[in-house]
Amino acid sequence: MAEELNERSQNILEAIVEDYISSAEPVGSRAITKRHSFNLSPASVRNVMSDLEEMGFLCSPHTSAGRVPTEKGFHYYIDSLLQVRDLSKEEETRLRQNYRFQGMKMEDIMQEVGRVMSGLSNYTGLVMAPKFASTVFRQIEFVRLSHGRLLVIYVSETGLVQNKVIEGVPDLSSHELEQISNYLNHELTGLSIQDVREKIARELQTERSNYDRLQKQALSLSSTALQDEAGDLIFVSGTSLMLEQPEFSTPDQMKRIIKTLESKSTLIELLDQSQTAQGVQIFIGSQSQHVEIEGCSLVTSSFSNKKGAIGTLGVIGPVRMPYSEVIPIVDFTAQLVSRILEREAE
Amino acid sequence: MAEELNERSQNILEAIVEDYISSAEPVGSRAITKRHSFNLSPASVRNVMSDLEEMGFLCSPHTSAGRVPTEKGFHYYIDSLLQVRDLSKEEETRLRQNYRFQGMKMEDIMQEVGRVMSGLSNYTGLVMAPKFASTVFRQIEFVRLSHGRLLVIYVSETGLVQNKVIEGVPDLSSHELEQISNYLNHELTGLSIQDVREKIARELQTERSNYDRLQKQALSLSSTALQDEAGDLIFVSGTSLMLEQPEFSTPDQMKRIIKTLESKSTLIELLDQSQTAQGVQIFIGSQSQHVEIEGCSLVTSSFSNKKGAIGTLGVIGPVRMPYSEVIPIVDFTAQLVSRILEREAE
DNA sequence: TGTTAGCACTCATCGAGACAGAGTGCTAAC
DNA sequence: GTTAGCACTCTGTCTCGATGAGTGCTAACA
Repeated sequence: MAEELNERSQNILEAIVEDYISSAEPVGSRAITKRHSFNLSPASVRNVMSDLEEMGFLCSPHTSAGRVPTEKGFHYYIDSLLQVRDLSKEEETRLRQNYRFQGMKMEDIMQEVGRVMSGLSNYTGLVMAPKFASTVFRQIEFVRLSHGRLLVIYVSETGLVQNKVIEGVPDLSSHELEQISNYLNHELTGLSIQDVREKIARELQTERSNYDRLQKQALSLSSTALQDEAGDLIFVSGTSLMLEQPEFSTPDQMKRIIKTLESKSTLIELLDQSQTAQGVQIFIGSQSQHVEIEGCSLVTSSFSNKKGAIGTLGVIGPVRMPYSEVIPIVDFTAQLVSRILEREAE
Repeated sequence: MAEELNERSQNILEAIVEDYISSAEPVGSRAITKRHSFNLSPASVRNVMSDLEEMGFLCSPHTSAGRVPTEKGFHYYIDSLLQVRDLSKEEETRLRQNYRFQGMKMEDIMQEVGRVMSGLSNYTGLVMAPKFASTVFRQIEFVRLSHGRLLVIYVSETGLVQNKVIEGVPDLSSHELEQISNYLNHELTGLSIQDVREKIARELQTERSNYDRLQKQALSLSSTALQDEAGDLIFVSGTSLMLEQPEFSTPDQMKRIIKTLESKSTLIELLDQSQTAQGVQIFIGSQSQHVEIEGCSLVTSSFSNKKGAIGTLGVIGPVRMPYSEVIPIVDFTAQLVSRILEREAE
């Protein structure tokens, strides 16, 4: 990937990528010389293009079509040629105005973030809410349902609300439940779920005799309640925008894309991958092992509050994507969401 | 619609509809005589088909194709010819085994019901959870978020959990909040949201002087919390199954369908319509005013518990649908969900 | 040596025409 | 009332040739 290109080759590669991004069609030597004013003839451009093809940056669908950037070509473009300008103050304001989070709960915010990001970029928006396990305990409440069934409501520092039904618990009075939740809220506030689990496991093991029945009950209940990972919360918005892309215009491709976006498991894996890194990340097509998203590119960024509850958001679209526009949108949105989470956490 | 058909015409119409359901292609006179053993020649069948076409039950895409049932034809088939056998005990058991609701909360159950129903029928499943306003109050809890922001958690009799953030409320201590929720839970349990709203409005108006500050606070808070309709909860499963249908095989049709299923507003209207009726309902294509679902058929049924929280579920697919299989699935599922809601309610 | 004009070549796309196949409608016979 | 026979219609597919865009190569030029 560290291959050197002279300036002319770079310029031409850049021109080809950009023309291809806006047209979605193979670009020929003549088109290049027309649209960009290099002082070169088509023939010279052809020579360069031929070199670029040999190096694997371009390929031609067939002899008499123009050239199309390969994934390697896109990579080079993104790594070395792309200039992402920051958003101007006005643009930022404009973007910010699209978001209205007044009085929204976590899920709604995530959903809304996806919708707006999708609308701004014109690509399909993905948002993965912070994982349950990565959240910080704020509060737990119990609600009695029918006999032996209990609804547990768990609120994280960031305002993420999880509820879960647990069955086969001994019947407890409202008063007892209240005591239990008071006890737990007092003991656990501020700990990460990871810590909470460890703490509970530890205390349950020691079985200190000075615990009263209710305390034991409380520990056992919370253990059950926080036990297994709640399913990943992932929000996909603007699915149909994918279908507008010329690269996914055949019925078969449409089916493939829709199925992929529908099942979500692939998306979760992809978003998980980019979770660790800082700032905007770009995954191009087959770079990942997922065949399902062949021809797709993912622009993502993670968000978090200071306490580290991490989620990931981004957009997915064809490899041929106007990165210079999409990247700032994703970047800004991630920062914005981080700030909102901070605010939620006080 | 009350047109009379003699027995032969009925038999032939039935044969055509059923052949068309399984093949998705225009059916010709010869095919009919081959597959079903009427003692008739193709020519005779042709005469009947010609009559049926004149009456509007059939139409031919062009002169030299077979006949396709019109929507009117399907209507007649469903109203007069279709025999829906009940599920056998074994089939019921088999269906029931697909459902595992242990330890699931309301949303998950709805989601899961949709998934299973979609899987069983091989069509896209739709589930609309009972509307917030139609639920019965069981419990309300408050959680303090950052300064001036409050998370309200509301649980209905059926275990449906709604949460909502309200802003700009005076800062109250945990203790005060507890008192408030105790007060509200005591006052409101068992009332429908409709009743709750009215009651609160009434009490707020009278402003009885013997109310203390907290009680007023409680009323005002709950008023805000229960104020506006929470968005309809609708679950769509198996979207991509739609794309497998030959009637939606062109890119344009695919886009149309996906957009319709994505936006959900059309679906909500459709499901709302069928909410009132008892038992399984069938909407055929342009019967409704929604152009978006041209060529689609909807098989729905409502579910409810004794207290009347009503939701609707069903499947959507092409008009050419094996109703005799789909109807029992939808019917059974609706009954099953009703029973689960009863159980939740104790 | 790098650049360019010229030209032959390749290949996808499009429309016209031919053809096979399926199915109908009509007529005449049973 | 039913049916066999036959002409007719229409679609889908295939082939063929024309078109045009774009390339690669070669030879001339600065």
